[in-house]
Amino acid sequence: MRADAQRSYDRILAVAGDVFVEQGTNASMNEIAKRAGVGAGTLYRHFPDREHLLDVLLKDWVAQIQAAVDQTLAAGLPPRELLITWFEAVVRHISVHRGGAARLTAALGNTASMVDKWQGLATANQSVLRHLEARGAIRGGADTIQICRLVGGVAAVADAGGLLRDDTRDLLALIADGLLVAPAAALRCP
Amino acid sequence: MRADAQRSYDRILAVAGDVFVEQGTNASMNEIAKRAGVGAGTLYRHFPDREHLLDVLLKDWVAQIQAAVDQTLAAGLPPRELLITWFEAVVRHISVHRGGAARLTAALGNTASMVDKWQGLATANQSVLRHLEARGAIRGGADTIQICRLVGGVAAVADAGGLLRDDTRDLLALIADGLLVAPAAALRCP
DNA sequence: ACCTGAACACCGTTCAAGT
DNA sequence: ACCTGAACACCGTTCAAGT
Repeated sequence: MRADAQRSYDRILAVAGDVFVEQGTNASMNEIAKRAGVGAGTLYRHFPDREHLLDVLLKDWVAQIQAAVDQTLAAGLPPRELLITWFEAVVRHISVHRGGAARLTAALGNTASMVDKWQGLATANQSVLRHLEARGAIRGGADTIQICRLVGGVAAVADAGGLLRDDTRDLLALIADGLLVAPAAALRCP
Repeated sequence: MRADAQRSYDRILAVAGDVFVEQGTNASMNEIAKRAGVGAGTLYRHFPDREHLLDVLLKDWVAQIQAAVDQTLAAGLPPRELLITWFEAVVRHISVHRGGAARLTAALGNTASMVDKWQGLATANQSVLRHLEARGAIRGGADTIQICRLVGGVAAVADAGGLLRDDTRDLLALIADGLLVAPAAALRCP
C-alpha cells in the first residue's frame, strides 16, 4: 500500500469511528469522507460500502475482548460476580457504536460470512465458561454461541433503548442465574 | 374522517404492512404510496413520517397478544413448557416486520413515549407470571419489564440474525430456566 | 496507483395547484 | 377537506479527469 493510500485509509477509519459513535450507524458517508479530508471516491476505493467500514471497525473492538477476559479472570471473583462482570465487559465492548451490537449479534454463528469477527468473542466467552465449569459452578446444556446470543440480545436492547447501567446489569444477572448451579435467590430443595 | 380519506388511510396501512414484511423497516415510502395508489403527499398527510406508520402497525400486532396469552394459559401445560410456549408467542408477535422487535423493545419501559404500545405486552406477560407464581413455580427477583426486555432481545437477535425456530427456542429455554424454581437440568442440592 | 469532485439515480418530504 | 405529483434537498455510489 502506497504511503498516501495508507494515510487515507487510516484517516477514514479514525473519523468513521467518531462519526458512528456520534450519529449512529446510519451517518452520512459523504460527511465521513469530508471530515476525513478525502474525496468520496477515495472512501469507496478503500471500503466498497458501509458494511465493510463497520466490519473493520467492529473487528478492532472485538479484538480487545481477549484482553478483557484475562483481566476479568484474574480478579478472582466468586462465580456469579465473575459471570456478570464478564457479561458487562462484553456488552461494553460490542456497543461501541450505536447499532454495532445488533450487527455483531446478527452475524453470530453465521459461518458463511465474517467468521473471524465473532470468533474472538466466542472463544473469549468459552474460556470464562471453562473456568467456571472446572469449579462445578455451572449447569450443562448451554453452549457458547447461545450465551453470546443472549448477551448480545441484551446489548442490542440496552443500546437501542438507552438502558441505564443498572438496568442492563439486572438483565445480565438474570441470564447468569439461569446458567449457574447455585443462583443468588434461595432454592427450595426436596 | 371523510370517506375518501378513510379509504386512503386503510390502503396505506395495508400496503405498508406488506411492504415492511417483504423489504424490512427501511422500505421506500414512495413505493408504499405508489403501491397503495395514492400520491406521496397523501401518505404524509396521514402519517407524518415512517415512525408514525410503524407505530400504528406495531400497536395492531401487540393488541393480538392478549388473545395469545389466554390461549397459552388454557392449554394447561407444566410450568417450563408454559413459559417457553408463551415466550415463543411473544417473539412471533413482535417480529412481524423486520426491525419491529428491536423497535418495540427499545420503547419498553420508556414512559415518555408510546406508553400503550408496550403496555399490552407487559400486562399479558404479567398474567402469565402470576399464574406461575400462584403455583410456586417461579423464583422472585425478576419483574415483568425485565423479562420482556430479555425476550425482546431474543426476538431482535432472532429477527436480525435469521435464527431458526429451534435456535430461538433454545435461547428462550435458557431464560425460562433462569426464572423457574426447578429448571430442567438436574440441580445439586446439599 | 491513487485521488478528486462533479454527476447520476434514488429517496424522504413539501407544497402549489387541483377537485 | 382531501388528493396529486412535480420539485427540492440530500444521500450513496460511480467515474472521467487529473497527479
